Amino acid sequence: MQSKDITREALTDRLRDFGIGPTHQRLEIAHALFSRMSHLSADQVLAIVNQRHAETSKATVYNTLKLFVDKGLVREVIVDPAKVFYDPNTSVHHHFYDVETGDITDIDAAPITITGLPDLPQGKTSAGLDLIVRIRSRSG
Amino acid sequence: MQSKDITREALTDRLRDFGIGPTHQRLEIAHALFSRMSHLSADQVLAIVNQRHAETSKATVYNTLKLFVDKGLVREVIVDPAKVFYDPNTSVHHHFYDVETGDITDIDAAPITITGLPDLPQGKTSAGLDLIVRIRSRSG
DNA sequence: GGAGGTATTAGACAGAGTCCAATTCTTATC
DNA sequence: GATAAGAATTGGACTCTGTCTAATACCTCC
Repeated sequence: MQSKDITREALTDRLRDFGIGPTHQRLEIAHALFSRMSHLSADQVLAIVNQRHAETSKATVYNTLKLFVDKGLVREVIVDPAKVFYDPNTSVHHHFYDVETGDITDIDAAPITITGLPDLPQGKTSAGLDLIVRIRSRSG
Repeated sequence: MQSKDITREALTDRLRDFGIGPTHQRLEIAHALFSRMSHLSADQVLAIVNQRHAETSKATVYNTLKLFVDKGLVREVIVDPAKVFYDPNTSVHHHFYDVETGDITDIDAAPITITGLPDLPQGKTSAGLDLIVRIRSRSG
């Protein structure tokens, strides 16, 4: 799962495309997310980034993840009552969430059709649509 | 909005129906939710229940809300990264979530059709489907 | 190489939620 | 109505996620 080896150069370009100055720490954090392409929480990112030598502080991880979300580079996934996950896949898609293990799995949005949604309330605009299928083991 | 005046007797019966021993504190907490029929966080419930005289501890509010969820009397709504909301409406429905104000509004599920969802992963069973439409003010 | 802006940092802090051991309530039984 | 056993409640300490702040480090451009 860790085979998607993204070069620093590609990541640097990617950050620049999104209007983010590519610093050392930001590249580390982006690399943690984009080399795995999986859903990570802030503390997981913090642990990954500091695996070899401590080089990035907690505050920077939080600042940077928030910046990435604001700039549209990654997406927040709010399914776990205890913490936020960050998803490097920003294409339209949904999620399975295993309430027992905490696993998050993507669901491709392409084949899914949702009809009958009401109009948005007056003066409001959409900020995203989340569809979460909560699952658990059949026997458990 | 606070007109739905539920008698203590009706609430007591309701708790019993769900296999919950009706204690004083549990009735207070159930009353907070069912007389308002709105989405409340644990700390809101705590504040409401102790408005007149302090009578219910934080631990009890958390214990009781968890018990209510386990027994199916109320439902958790996970939309806010900071805290869980509790919803006394357990019929199938979805939510608007205003990311600016934190307001949660129900969406009736009856007119909504969702097609094209993939099969559940092997050995898993559904524990609920959440559809959340995030909204914000158009000008903001 | 210096000035000014941006990024990073440690550590204190805040808020939601959990845990625990001690106490108080319920309730069933007599 | 008294009592014993189990269930519920409690204060308070604790954990964990996330925020804030003021100081420091780092670019970058002149």
